[in-house]
Amino acid sequence: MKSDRDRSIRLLWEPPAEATRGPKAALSQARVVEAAIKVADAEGVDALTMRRVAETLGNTAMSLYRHVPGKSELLDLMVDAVWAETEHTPKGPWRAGLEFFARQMWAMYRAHPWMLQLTTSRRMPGPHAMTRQDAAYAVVSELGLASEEIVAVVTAVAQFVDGVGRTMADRVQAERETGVSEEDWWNGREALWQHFTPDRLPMMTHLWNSGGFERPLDEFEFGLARLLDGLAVFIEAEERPLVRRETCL
Amino acid sequence: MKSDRDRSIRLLWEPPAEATRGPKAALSQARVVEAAIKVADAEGVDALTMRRVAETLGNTAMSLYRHVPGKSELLDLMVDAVWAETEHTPKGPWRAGLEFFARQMWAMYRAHPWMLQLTTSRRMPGPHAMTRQDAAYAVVSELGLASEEIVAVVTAVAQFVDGVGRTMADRVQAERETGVSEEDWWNGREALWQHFTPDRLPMMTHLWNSGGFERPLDEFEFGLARLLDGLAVFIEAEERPLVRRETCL
DNA sequence: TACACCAGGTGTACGTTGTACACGGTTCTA
DNA sequence: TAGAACCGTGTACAACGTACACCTGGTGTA
Repeated sequence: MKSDRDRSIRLLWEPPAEATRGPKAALSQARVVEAAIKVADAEGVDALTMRRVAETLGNTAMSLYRHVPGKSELLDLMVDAVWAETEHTPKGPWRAGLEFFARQMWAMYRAHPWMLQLTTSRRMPGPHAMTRQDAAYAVVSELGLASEEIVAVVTAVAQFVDGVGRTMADRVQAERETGVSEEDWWNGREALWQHFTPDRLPMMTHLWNSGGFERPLDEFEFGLARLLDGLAVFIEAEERPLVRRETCL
Repeated sequence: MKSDRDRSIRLLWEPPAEATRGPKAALSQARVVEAAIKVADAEGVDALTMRRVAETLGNTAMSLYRHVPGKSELLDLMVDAVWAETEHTPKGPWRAGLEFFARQMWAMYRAHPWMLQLTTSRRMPGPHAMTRQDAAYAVVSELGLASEEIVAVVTAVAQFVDGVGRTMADRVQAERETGVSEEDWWNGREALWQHFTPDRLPMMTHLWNSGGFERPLDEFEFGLARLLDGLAVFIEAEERPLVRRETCL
């Protein structure tokens, strides 16, 4: 239990020691992680099984366990490897910097939607993810905000991108599973629309009839602009009320 | 495949027909759903297996299949049942109304964190969830916004609550799994903190030393206030640029 | 140079999951 | 009263992560 976590930390933060004895390794931790990422990219998170990853490498499932303690740790390594892919430091004034940070996260999630579908409960923080987060803090560090406020601002942006990304990722997966695009799916559901009567759902039918769902606004662009506007109001305010977390969770 | 979806829709939108023949049913769809919700509330989403639900009802796993087509559909029913628990219509001017909407969702997610952990990919929309969404649209329908804008505003709020809720839900699950609270966990990780050196993560160490992580701001309250501020800027603006979605997903 | 050691990879096996299928008992309808 | 419709059970299977025992091949030390 305890050593479990410590081992995961070492796994992520310390480079794997290379063996001097034994046969030359065909596999390596990096190769396993790389193969797993490829599988997840191409076939989705459901196809990400140890057997499938091993198969793409031409080995058996158990061979992976020589290079990775278990599936959970493999997921940790995959996530941090993706965070490492784009290691640019946002620059500029706070708003441009946060926007850059958000767009980079967004691009990352679009390239690897499975990242948001892994159970994130107590996922181990890796060095590359932390580095990116550190850079984001730096962007808002010169505004005279209190420490808690700096953390809150960056958290808000990151959480926003996570939220939009997750619905995007779910859509991707749904399309892969069913083979039906989002639009076709909604259109094809007469069985569903017949229940959307004006007396039951007046606004939804009205919005539907006036085309509100046909050409939706870009959720990422819309939400990001609103959020940054709201943060601007906060940052430029004379007084900032602080609401601390009271409940435990 | 096709009938699969149509059947799910009927399942959610049409009340289950009651049988006239056969022995009196000890179980019912409502009882199964209720029991499943109790299991998820008490033991988390991982414990939500067909066998476990049946056990709490004093039956075998297969008995559930008389009342529910499968696990996926059971999840759909659980989610909509929770949406039905609080069926109040938000009132007031747009800002108060949206805030009410957000707080109701937040309360719902706090009571049933598992809702956000279910794979939401193409989860079937149920009548109660739709009714609540319709009410939210109504709140912002009198502001002279275009249809797409109304949809975007409500989506932004709902997505925000989803995002904050999901991280909350992950924390709850992690504490259940490991038996260690979030705070204890971070504090106990010398193995982790030893890697947080000022040269590697200058901002994080600085924020840590100045207490930025000790008493974090309430993520829900902070984010909601910022988002509503940003939406106010948008709603009260003379001109509103529209960025439509261009990419497919 | 001999050999003990150790790491890489394989094959087998187990417990857990959702659920297909066949069966036996129960109650209303024709 | 015969039969149809329905309820719940028991058994079984495929897929999953992974523990374990086992060979194999290369290197450091004797």
